[in-house]
Amino acid sequence: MNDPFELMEPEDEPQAAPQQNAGYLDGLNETQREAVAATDGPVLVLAGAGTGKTRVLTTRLGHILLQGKARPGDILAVTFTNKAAREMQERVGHMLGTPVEGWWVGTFHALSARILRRHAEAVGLKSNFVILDTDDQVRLLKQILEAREIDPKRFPPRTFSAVIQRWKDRSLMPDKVPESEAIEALEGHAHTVYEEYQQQLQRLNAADFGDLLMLCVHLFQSQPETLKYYQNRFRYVLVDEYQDTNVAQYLWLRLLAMGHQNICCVGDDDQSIYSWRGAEVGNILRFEKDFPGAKVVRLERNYRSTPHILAAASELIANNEGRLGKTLWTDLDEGEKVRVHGVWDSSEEARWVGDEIEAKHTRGERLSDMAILVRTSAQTREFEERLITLAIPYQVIGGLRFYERQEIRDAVAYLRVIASPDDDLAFQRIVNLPKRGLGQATMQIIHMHARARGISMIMAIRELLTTDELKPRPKKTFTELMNDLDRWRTESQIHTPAELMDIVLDESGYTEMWKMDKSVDAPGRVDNLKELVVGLSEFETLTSFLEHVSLVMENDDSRNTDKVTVMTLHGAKGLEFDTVFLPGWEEGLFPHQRSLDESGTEGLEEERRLAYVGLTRARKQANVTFAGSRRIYGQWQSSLPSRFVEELPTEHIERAGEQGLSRGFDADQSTWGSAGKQGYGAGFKRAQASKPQDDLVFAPARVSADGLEIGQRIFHQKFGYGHIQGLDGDKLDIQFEKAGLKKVMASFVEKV
DNA sequence: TGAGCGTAGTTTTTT
DNA sequence: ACTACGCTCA
Repeated sequence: MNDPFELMEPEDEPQAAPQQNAGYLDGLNETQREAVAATDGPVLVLAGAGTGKTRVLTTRLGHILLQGKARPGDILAVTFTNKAAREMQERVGHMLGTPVEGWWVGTFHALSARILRRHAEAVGLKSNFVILDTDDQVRLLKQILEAREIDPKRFPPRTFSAVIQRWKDRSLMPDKVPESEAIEALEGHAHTVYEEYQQQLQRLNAADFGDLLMLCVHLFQSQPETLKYYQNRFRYVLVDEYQDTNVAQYLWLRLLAMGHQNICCVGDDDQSIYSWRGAEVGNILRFEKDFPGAKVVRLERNYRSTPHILAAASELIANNEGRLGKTLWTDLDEGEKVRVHGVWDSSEEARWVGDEIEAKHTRGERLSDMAILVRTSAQTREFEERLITLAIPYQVIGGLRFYERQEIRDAVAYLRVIASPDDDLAFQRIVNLPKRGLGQATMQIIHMHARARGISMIMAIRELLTTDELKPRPKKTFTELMNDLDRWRTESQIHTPAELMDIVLDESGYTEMWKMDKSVDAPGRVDNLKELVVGLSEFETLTSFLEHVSLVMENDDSRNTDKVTVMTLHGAKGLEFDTVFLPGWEEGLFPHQRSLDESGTEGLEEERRLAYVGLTRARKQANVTFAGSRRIYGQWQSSLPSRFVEELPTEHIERAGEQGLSRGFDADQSTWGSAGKQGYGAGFKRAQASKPQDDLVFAPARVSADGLEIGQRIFHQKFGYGHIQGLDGDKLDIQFEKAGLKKVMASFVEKV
């Protein structure tokens, strides 16, 4: 590419005349309208929880277009997640009645990748560079550590990954890392490894997620002409969730927006919960300094939560210092107070929450309007078990995503090697998968040769195949593998990516490997591979798919059925539910001990913001619970109610279920008093004694009545046909024909 | 190459 | 308590 600008899409034709009747402004309140109308010059929109932020964003973009202030191609809209980007695209399209095309909307990473591909040479890459994910990064680091004989026990690869990422979050290239940090971090190893890591990335023609931002900033700083082009191009810049930006993203934005200065950042300092991954609340605080004369608009009218919930959340967050400060208010009717409920232990907590959900559901409330928001993902298990027992459908959000699963990454690695034979990381992943009998010794020879000649491993193998350095056995294996790869590469020219994947999975023996595997999750993996092939059919080229995999990994597991959502508080940001359950409000768990230990007051304040996020997810009812004892790292430990419980204003809370255990809870001091000891004992007995009874009461008794018996053939929505192997209350062990042995709820199967 | 054993680490997560 | 990983030995 001689002239990188050549590839730019053509400018749009001049737009329609400004619209006189801006009817789309009608539904907005005054401040919202202000945020929409202030199109020119820097604007900071402080949008409290539930104040119609998304609406403002959408309307503002639509307004700029409808008023003819800019063409789509002049607009840059940045988000953190692909989901947010997609929603923005959709909503603006909906508002205008026609899909908006040609504007730059996407995540920081996707937009950076797009820019970098056009100017790759300027940062030492080729335009077809590979984007590495966390897994690849760690593998590469591991190799570097091995070569440098750094003890992985004392200095684990993950630690290096974390340190390097934090440097990249601050846009610090190896030579820019402050002297003191370079000397101190991991006893100096971090910096030297960082240097080599960057060299290796360049050699591999690869960039990790952090590089996308950092190299983009570097590009802008080192090529003023390029920067100028983009500055001119983007007349309007818009950023969502601004409080989550890290330094690199901040620099990126500032550089791009310095041209026209029409930058609008939308965020809420009270919802900043990602400092641990490099986000700087400071960015929001210094906005006015960097953009003098910036207009600041505060969205304070809340349309989501009832006054009690809002008051409780507001008073809680008021305990934080260094806020920009907002006063949320609402017009809604009073509604319920925040319910606070103390229980004996986590299992009683799960039972209480489950029963509440069941009762609401029976009253006709939808499960999809309820959520259990936990502090740590380990907490989800107990709730899952309880919901299964009660036969309440639920979904757990989070955990491994589709493209992060081992079998999917392996399959994708095959495609990567086919698309770019130089992709050593991908090649190493699949070279002996399925097992081809290639040992460490053989691979060592390949490594040495590749390193010595400065070529890729595949090239090294090809060279070595012409010599006698390899033993006959591996030589034969490699010859076959090279033939396979060559053949697949040829086939990739004539087949769609889906067809190619099908061929490769079959001919490589990879699918066969999992079919032969007798572990419990093997059948699921085979299914995932099938699903991958189906997913691939949406893509026309291998390259477009691979870009998708590296940047747009997501869970599309959202079935439209009515389910309770179980997720972490972090995952809940930006969502809302009628009813929210907030379990585990105990010292040590929430605020999390680790947060307090590692970040002190700052950590505590971030935990408090998390509590604020949790409460403000609720439209009608928020239920806070805390347990007197809980198992932590396998040990039963007694716990005190969270200080956040005390911080909730008494006039806006109500103690739910005052009987039993709550007796031990001192309502005034919000602590477990010494008198509680007795309460514990009584409660413990009660909890233990009621357990089996509960199961009898709540477990649907229809199992045997339905005539389900061992051997019965059934159909399951997700797993297909199978036979009942065992009965366990309302849980069935089913040998599925396709998916293998699984435990499922009786209510989810049909007789056939 | 794979089973078996011991040890260390268990907050939050996107791209 | 549980797991995941890395190491050893057959």
